[in-house]
Amino acid sequence: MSLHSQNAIMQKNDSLPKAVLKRMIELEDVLNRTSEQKITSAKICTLTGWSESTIRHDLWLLRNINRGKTPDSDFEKGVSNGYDTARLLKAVQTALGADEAETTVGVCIVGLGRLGAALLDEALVEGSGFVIKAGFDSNVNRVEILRSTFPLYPAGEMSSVIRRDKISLAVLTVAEKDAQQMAERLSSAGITGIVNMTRAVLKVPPQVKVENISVLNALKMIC
Amino acid sequence: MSLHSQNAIMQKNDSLPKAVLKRMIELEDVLNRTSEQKITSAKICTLTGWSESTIRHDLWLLRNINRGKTPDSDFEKGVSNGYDTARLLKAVQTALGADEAETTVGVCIVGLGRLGAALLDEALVEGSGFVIKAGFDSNVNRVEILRSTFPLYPAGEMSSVIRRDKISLAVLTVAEKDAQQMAERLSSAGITGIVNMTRAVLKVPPQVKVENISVLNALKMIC
DNA sequence: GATTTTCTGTTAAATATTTAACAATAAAGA
DNA sequence: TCTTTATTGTTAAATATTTAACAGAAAATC
Repeated sequence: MSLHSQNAIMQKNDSLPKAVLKRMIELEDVLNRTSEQKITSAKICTLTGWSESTIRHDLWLLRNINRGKTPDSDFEKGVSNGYDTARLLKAVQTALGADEAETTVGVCIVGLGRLGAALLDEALVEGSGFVIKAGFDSNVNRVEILRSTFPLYPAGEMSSVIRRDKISLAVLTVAEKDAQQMAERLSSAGITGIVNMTRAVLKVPPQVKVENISVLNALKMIC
Repeated sequence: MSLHSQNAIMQKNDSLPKAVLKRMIELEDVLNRTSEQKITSAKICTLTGWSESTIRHDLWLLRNINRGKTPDSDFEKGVSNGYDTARLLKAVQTALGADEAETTVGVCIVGLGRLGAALLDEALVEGSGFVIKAGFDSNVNRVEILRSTFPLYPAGEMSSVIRRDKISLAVLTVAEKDAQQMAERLSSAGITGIVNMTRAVLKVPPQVKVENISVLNALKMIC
C-alpha cells in the first residue's frame, strides 16, 4: 500500500512541536559548523545523540511546515545519499523563521558583574541574528569603568533605552535579590523575553517568555 | 490492559520520569527559598508556571517512589490545607537522593577564562551538595595569577588531580576548539558528567552525561 | 547491468507527559 | 452542629514525543 505525496498531508501544521523546535535550534548550530557537504541522518545522530528515527521524523515534519515557503526550503536531493548540508541548513532556518530574524534582534545585558561581563564577549556577538545593544547596571561606577563594544547605562535609563533602541530580549545576571524587580522593569519596558541566569524564580506577565539557565540545576541533572 | 499499566505505575517505580525529575529539581529550589510554612499546589503553580494537574500528579508519583524510604519522606499532613513546606521539601530531597548527595559531590572547572572565573564565585559554592575542588587551565600563567578559594592547576595535571580528589563532575568553559579534547581527557579520567558551556557538540562515551548550557540557544528559544 | 547495500520518507505502534475530572476530606463559616 | 468551600489524591483521557518498521530508490559493488 504505497501512498505518496497525494496524501497532501495534514495541513494542521501551524508550527513545529516544542520538542522538535528545540532540536532544530541545535541542529542549525550543528550544520553551521560541520564542514561536510553532505550529511546523513546517521551522522546527525552521532553528532547529537538523537535517534535516527527522531531525526528523520523531525525532518519530515520540517518539510511539511516549510512546504511552499520558498523553493530552497526543500532539501531533498537524492534519496539515499544523505542531505545536502547547505540546503538542509537553509530549510531549518526557514522553518525557524530565521529569515525574518535576519533583521537582527536587539538584546541587552542587565547586571554587569563578573558573569554579565564575561557573557558579553564569550557568548553571542557572532553573526547569529542577535546584537547586544546595551548593558545596564545599578552601580554607576561600574558603568563608567567597564569597557565594551556597546554602550553601558545606569539602570535608571533602562526603560527609555530599551524603547528607543527597540531592544526586545534581555539577559538577566543581577544579584538574586534584585532579579524580580529588574524583571518587572524589563517587562513594563516592553521586553518580550528574558534569559534568567539568577536563581530567582521570576514572576512576569504572560506575554514575557522566560528561559532559566542554571549551572547548579545542570549539575543536579547529571549527578 | 488497564491493570497492566496500573501495575507498571504502582510497582515498577524505579525512578521518576525525566520530565518530573527536572521539575523536582526546580521545586527543591523553590521550596528552599519560600518563607511560607504551608504551600498549596495552586501556589506552586503560580510560582513555577506548571499546571495544577501537573504538580499534583508529580507529587503523587513522588510519594510512590518515596514510599518506605524514610518515615519523614511522607509529606501529607492534612488533605485540604496545602503541604507542610518542610516535609514536602524533605520528600523532594529524598526522591532526588539528595541525602546521599549530602556527601558532597566534587566538581571542577575546566577553562579559567572570564566565564569560568565568573562562574566560580557566582554560581554554586553555597551549601548545595556540590564543592568545587579544582580549576584547570592550559595557560600556566593564568593558573598562577588567578586567585580562588580552591586550588588551580595546569591542564596537564587534570587526570591525576581528578582521580586523587575524587572529582566526579566538570564544568567546561574552554574555547570551543579545545572542548572536544578536554571532554575526552575528562572522560578517561573518570568524570561521570560534564556541564558544557561551550558551543561545541561533545562526543563522549555513553557513561558520561552531558548537559549543554547556551545563552544563544536560550535566546533563540524565547525569540 | 544485475545485485546488494545504504539511506530516506512515511506510517503506525509504543511511550511519555500533560490535562481533566471528581470523590473524599479537612477547614472555615453559619 | 451542619453546610459550604478549598484542596487533595487518584484515575482515566487526551496530547505529545519517540521508536520501530519497511517499501522504495539512489549508489555501490560485482
